[in-house]
Amino acid sequence: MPEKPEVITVTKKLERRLKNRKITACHVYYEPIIDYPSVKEFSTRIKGQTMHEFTTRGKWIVITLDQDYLLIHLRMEGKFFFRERGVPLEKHHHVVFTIDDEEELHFQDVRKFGRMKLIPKDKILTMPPFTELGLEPWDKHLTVEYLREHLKKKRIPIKTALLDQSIITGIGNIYDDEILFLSHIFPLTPACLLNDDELAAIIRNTVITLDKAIKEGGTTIRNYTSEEGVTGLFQNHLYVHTKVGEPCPNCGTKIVKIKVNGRGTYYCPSCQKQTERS
DNA sequence: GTGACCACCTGGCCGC
DNA sequence: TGCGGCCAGGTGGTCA
Repeated sequence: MPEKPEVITVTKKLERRLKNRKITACHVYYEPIIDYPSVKEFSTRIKGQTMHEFTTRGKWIVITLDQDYLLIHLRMEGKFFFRERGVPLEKHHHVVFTIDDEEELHFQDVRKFGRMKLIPKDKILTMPPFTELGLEPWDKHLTVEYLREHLKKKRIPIKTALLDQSIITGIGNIYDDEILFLSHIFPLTPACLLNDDELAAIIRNTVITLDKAIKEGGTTIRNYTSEEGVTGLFQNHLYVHTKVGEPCPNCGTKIVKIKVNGRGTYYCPSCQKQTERS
């Protein structure tokens, strides 16, 4: 599932192939993928624009064009494939960009959850998602004070709070479990009850976990690969996520799986002890 | 303002 | 073998 490391991996690969190249046509075959503006305006306006810079903001891929920013969210299973121009459309390929009239970039999304936006440069900071995203995990402003302030009224489990993109952006269900394991925090602990040491541990382990995952090219679980032929390796370094029934790498206790707000959640009952506050 | 729940969506898996 | 039901999960919307 694409979280920040997977998004960065995909973005880098797209940059290698697409930097300074022109989108000469765009065809949308599943309209709900285009979140803003209308499908017609999206296809018309993007045509003829050159792709200059490739960055990420949260789980969004941000491509700087001549007049606009192209924002792409992979959601659950969004992937990109390069194809020769004019090849028949494959199953689940919902958006096709023609590049330099030479080749095509196909966006495939089996579950149709992915979203794209085309936002004028002068509006990017006044429109979602930029107005709704919290700090990046590496932001120097992500401090214990920042977390304490943003969590002080949150009685929701810390597991749920870390998935809230308006606080820290880029963490998904997989890395959430890993971060809490490394921080020795029980996932159901109310976010507002964490002490400063625990908040510091979360910040530290978020950076450690994501840096390591980026180095490994992200995580491949189930059938998700970031791009054709590209498979992340971080799943080989997961401590608890998907490891139900297996021994904890720290203490040997069997990893347990529970549901937290509908999300599959894995933890070690010994290392991440439930306390009275939980 | 906050939190819980649901819909979106399809493929894989499991039990019968 | 085929069918039905459940599960996976990021995000946005609705409701209490």
